[in-house]
Amino acid sequence: MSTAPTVYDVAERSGVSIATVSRVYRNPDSVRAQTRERVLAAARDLGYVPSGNARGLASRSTGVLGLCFPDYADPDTDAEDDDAAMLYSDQIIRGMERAARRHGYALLIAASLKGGPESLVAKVAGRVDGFAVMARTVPTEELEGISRRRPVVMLAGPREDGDHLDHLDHIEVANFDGQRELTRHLIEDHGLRRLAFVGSAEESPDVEARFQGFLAACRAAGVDTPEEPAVRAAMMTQAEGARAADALCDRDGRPPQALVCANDQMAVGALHALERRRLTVPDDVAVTGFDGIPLGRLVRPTLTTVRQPMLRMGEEAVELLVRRLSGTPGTDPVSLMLPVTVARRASCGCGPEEQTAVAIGA
Amino acid sequence: MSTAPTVYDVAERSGVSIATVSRVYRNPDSVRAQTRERVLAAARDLGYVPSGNARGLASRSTGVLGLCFPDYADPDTDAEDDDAAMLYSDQIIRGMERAARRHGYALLIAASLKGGPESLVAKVAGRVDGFAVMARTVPTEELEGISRRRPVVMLAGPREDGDHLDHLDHIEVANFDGQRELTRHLIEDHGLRRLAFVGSAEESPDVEARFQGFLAACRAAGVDTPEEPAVRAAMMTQAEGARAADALCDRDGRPPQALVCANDQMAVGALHALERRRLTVPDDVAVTGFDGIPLGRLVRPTLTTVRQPMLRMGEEAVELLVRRLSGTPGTDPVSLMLPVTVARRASCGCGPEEQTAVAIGA
DNA sequence: CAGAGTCATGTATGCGCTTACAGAATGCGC
DNA sequence: GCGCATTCTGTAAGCGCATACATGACTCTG
Repeated sequence: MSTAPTVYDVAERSGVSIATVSRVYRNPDSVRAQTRERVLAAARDLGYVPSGNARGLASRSTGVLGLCFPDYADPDTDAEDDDAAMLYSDQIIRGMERAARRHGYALLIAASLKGGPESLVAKVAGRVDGFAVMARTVPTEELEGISRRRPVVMLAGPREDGDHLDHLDHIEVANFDGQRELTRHLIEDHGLRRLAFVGSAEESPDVEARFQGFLAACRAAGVDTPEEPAVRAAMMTQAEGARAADALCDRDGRPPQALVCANDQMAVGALHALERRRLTVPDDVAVTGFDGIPLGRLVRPTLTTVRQPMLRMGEEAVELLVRRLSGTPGTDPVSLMLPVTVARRASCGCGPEEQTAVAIGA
Repeated sequence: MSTAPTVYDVAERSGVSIATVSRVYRNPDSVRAQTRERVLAAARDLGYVPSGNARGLASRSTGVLGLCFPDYADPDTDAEDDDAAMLYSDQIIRGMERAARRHGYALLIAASLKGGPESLVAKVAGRVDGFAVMARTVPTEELEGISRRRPVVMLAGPREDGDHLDHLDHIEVANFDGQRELTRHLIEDHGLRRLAFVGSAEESPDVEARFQGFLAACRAAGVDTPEEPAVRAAMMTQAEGARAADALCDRDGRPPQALVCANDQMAVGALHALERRRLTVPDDVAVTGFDGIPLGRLVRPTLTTVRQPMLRMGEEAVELLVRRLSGTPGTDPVSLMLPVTVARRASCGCGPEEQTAVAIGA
């Protein structure tokens, strides 16, 4: 690799000044065609590539947007669960990459594994013009400081952290509305009344919002429900979903009429557990998920769920960042709520084919 | 956002020199604890984040690795096919991100849509210490120039481009060996002799290698086969796979005994087409794929295929780059061949459960 | 208590590029 | 051929940080 050639090398080789070399790249039309060709030829000969760092330094902008996301890679998670969990991030990455590209930005991604040693934000924040952070990968406090200096948008998080309402831009999905509508459907359209919500042990504002939506629908329909999820799974995986289903079946001697799972992974796990117990879905027990992962369409019975627009979330994040970057700085924090769709499929009793996809929220 | 604070601001506010501020971040132990705290406090107050650009410029390294990949997003592709195609890139991205993180790097990703206007490589190359390129996203010529100055590794590509053997590092998978072994299995273990290979219309060295492996197995077994794929699908999608299967069934009045598809997508499409024709797989026609996408385990019959280690490919790419970055510069180009596994499932006649997974290739 | 040795901090320079500004070259009308 | 408007190109000053080197404050030894 030796030491890479610089503008100086190219300038010398083509007999011009470094300013002209720079102009050839920044603003080709401002250089006489003949000169330009000489410069480009020299650059080609030398294998010259402009240093993004120097460029960024001089023009105080990087042309890069960032994304911090959690890495769920757990040694004790089986590969399949891991795959599905990552699908979530993958979609956001793809959405962001496409939108970023449209606007001429590249995308820098960095995952934090839980309790990583040094702050990855600092690393990312310093090299990008703005970035998105998936909820709970970075302490809110740290973000607030940074967000004073460059655009930050939080994905899928809550605005309030305890009693403190943060000042970040947010993009979230209609967790509450989606889960409420799905629950309403189970109660009113399928006549189910003994519903059990499978939540998660770890603090998750998304899951909490879903549970509240579940509760709201129950209350609205006069269905009696405890103020707590029936089960809090240790992790939101298929294995834990299966365990939760087993626990619920054993608990009262008979299973509930519906298992309302906080995500698709657990719902699929529940499906398997119920099958092992020779219970039929949806006749004996209805099962629903949340997320809309592809797997949900492939399992039998097909999984009724609430689809999240993850790709769009990534795109919206970029749009928001770009707007912030080009615009009026003093604007108030924005909070975007993306609509979800309830996909009624077989596992709630709606038949093998997808019946209806109702857009909800926002 | 106003203008971001710099070392100078932090230095002034904490009453030290900029060198000390710098040291607090680069080498905390070299600063007295008390001073360090003062500096950090000032930084916190100001919302200071070190500029990655300046840092990179001064230390001539960015701490970032890059990946250029193709974006298959076609308006005329349905979302499902698109999903699966991207899985390929997603896996590589994940593999690279993890390995990069282990080594303290972040990952910069940029997709090229076919015939994008300006060179995305230049954009990426200038901001990273080294990068990987998925085959056919960037002209080889351009890469060779750049690779003189920083490490570049080509993923899944061929070493030769026409008659010109390039000088880049390569990582590929055992396309030839994998397809040969799978074909051998069909011929010898299942006794099939009329095999049709479904390839692709566009130039793809991977598909070509697979076809050659297919041919080699046929020849070795004395099976008579044309020197060309039976079909060249316009795109490697489910829809095209279905179309290919239909074409082959109609062509000679009777279907071949086996459809050997160049990827899983097309194989799944073929499965659907055959089902519509009331042909049973594998009894009437065997079908095989290549890639090992998750969908292959979910379709019925489950798909016999050759699994590619995409995640590992991403990891190996990073390892290779890191080695180049830290090591002896003058080394010859490396070419890594990753082994694949033949997953024998139901669609070739091996029964519903996965029978054996045979590792093939170096 | 002088001199050597440590440790903490400051000074000064350069990383490779962009970009005002100034200066040279070219074209035009007369 | 001259003066002036237009290009085109060069000069020079940073951008924010890392780091070699110099300096100053102490501690320790004899």
